[in-house]
Amino acid sequence: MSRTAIRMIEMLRLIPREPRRISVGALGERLATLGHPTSARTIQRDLNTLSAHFPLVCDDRDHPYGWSWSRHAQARSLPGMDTPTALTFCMAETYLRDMLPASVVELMQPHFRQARETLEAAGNGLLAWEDKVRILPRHPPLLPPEVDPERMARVYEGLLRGRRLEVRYRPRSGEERAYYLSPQGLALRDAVIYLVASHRDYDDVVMFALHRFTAVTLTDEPARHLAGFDLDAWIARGGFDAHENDAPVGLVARFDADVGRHLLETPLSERQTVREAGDGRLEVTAPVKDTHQLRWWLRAFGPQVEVLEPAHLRREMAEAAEREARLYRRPRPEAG
Amino acid sequence: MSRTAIRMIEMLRLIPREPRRISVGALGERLATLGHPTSARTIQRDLNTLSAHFPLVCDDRDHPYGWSWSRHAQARSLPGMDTPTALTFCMAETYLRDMLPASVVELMQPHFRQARETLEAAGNGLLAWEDKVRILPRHPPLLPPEVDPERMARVYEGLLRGRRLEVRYRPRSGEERAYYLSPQGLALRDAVIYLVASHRDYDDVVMFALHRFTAVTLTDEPARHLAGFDLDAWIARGGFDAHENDAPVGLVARFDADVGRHLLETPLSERQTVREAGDGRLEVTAPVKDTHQLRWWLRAFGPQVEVLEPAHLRREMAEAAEREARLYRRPRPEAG
DNA sequence: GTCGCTGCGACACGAACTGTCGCATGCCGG
DNA sequence: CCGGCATGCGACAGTTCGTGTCGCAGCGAC
Repeated sequence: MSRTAIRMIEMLRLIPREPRRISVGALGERLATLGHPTSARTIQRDLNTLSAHFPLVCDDRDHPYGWSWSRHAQARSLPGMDTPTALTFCMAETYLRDMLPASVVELMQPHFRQARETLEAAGNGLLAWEDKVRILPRHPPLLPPEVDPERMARVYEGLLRGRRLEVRYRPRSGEERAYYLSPQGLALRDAVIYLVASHRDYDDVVMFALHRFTAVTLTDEPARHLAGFDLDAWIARGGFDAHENDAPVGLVARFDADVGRHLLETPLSERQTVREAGDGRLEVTAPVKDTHQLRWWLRAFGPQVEVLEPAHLRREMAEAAEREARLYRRPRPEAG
Repeated sequence: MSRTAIRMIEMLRLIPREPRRISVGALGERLATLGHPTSARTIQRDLNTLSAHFPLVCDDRDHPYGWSWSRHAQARSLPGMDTPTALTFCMAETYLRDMLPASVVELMQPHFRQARETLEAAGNGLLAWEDKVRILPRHPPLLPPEVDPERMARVYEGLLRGRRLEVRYRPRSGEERAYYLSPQGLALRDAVIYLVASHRDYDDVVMFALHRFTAVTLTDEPARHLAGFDLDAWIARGGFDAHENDAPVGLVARFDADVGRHLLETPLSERQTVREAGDGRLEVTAPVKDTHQLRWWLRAFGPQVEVLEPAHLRREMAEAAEREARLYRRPRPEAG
């Protein structure tokens, strides 16, 4: 019963977005495997019917014709999006624009468009949500590097399907070079996406910034599986000079009252405790990982935090402050 | 032609997710306004047909029955999700978990589930994407506060539809109190969501952290529209003690080579220039906004950055460093 | 109880969905 | 240049199945 409607929905999900395309023949095969065997003629008819209701485009420049969703079509999700979800999508978009290259965020664009559409339908058009929502980030917006969407897609495919990649890579300094990579993982830091991969038959693993690839070809060759490789362990060993140290240390630090207060809202850990120190400051105690990020975050408070424990961290912070102060005691260097 | 299939798709989008429900009658009305008038009997039949293919649930505890999508149903988007997009969704989820309260991220969960499903179908199951993607955040993960999803939804509705809210609010310190709020905007900072609103007939605008509402009722009363109110201006005037200053200043700063290098990848501004200073450091010049966040970000580099221009910022940084160094020259206070 | 609403089985009519056939068109190889 | 092959599409006929209507039953409310 109602095979038609279900088949059409399935069909709409099988049709890709515009740069890519699918032929009637291919659709027929995929539908058959999904349990909707039907004749090619019927599929042709269905496509014509659907294109009257959805932004489907048919590229008839060569045979067989290629069907796609319009490049500009927004997503339509089943079930439809409710307004709280739509607002969350819009907030997420704002965040992600600072965190990911534009072409990556672009991939989610059809969903963000759907969210905006939902909001416009919900609110009385005049009061646009855009005037109503603001995000105050902690750091100034850094501009994510530009990543070529085609190449990015091929890198992702290679990683997910376990295929080798033939690439050309231009390091930050030095000559462009060809590599034959077995993808092992993906890592993000500071809006830069890195492919973690091994070259040819070497066992060591290197990282490549996605935006510095100048050519990427996806091969059918299965990628080498490095037996003992573990992305977390690799990062911890310093793959990103991140030197994650999993051992939690007991942080004790005094924050000036005004800045420390936000730690009451967004605690460092579930086991965090805060007490009023005698000197008007807030003393925060929490088990945290002893990482680079911790230092980064603590230093950002400048003189508004004083680390008490652990001793080695207090010493580090003291030295850093001392060196920084010395920096400014010297005469200002001549700007270039 | 093919009215049926289109109507069914429309129907699937009108059915809400499980806590909410829709009756056959209501569906009929909504469908009619969308240009699909049909009899109630047909809708009943359609629902039965669809529930064989989609996770629809029918709550038959009372009449009229209420239809919903299962609480656990993943989203299905038209067109379907391709793997690069799916991977982006998964990365986005990881980011957002640090940025937004759990219950807010929860709203996007059906979409993330769809993304994971897509990835599992794409890769050969064994090599799960979760072992392959890592995100290295700059700051230690702060735990976003818990927000009640119901209250959050009502706050969003009030904001978007311009309705007043009757709320109870428990400030960080002090007594719980009742307010009658006209929502003016939403602001996010540090994983905390703030409603910016005016109370009763007062013209001044106050902020309320979403997670500190203890009760929220959405009324039908239209919200007061504050004539000259502008969220950006309000933030700039110090609504968040953010003191945004729109005037860009010419930042000149020297970064240690290793840390400064990442600015080549993720520049501060499109008009940023970088040159090798004589002393082995990188001198970065860029027009940036003179904000709190800028200071926060610069301080995080500690002694690895020296601000040269503008003069007032150099002075500030110098003073902060000096005060921080003094902090650590004193004997360590006794931890509590 | 009785009225009204709602769900649902049954039924009959007709719309429209489907496979088949045949022709036209375009591409490719000989 | 020509014939074979693949693809798109109009036409047609059979029949499936989608639809409105009707009637009955269960459930609440008054």
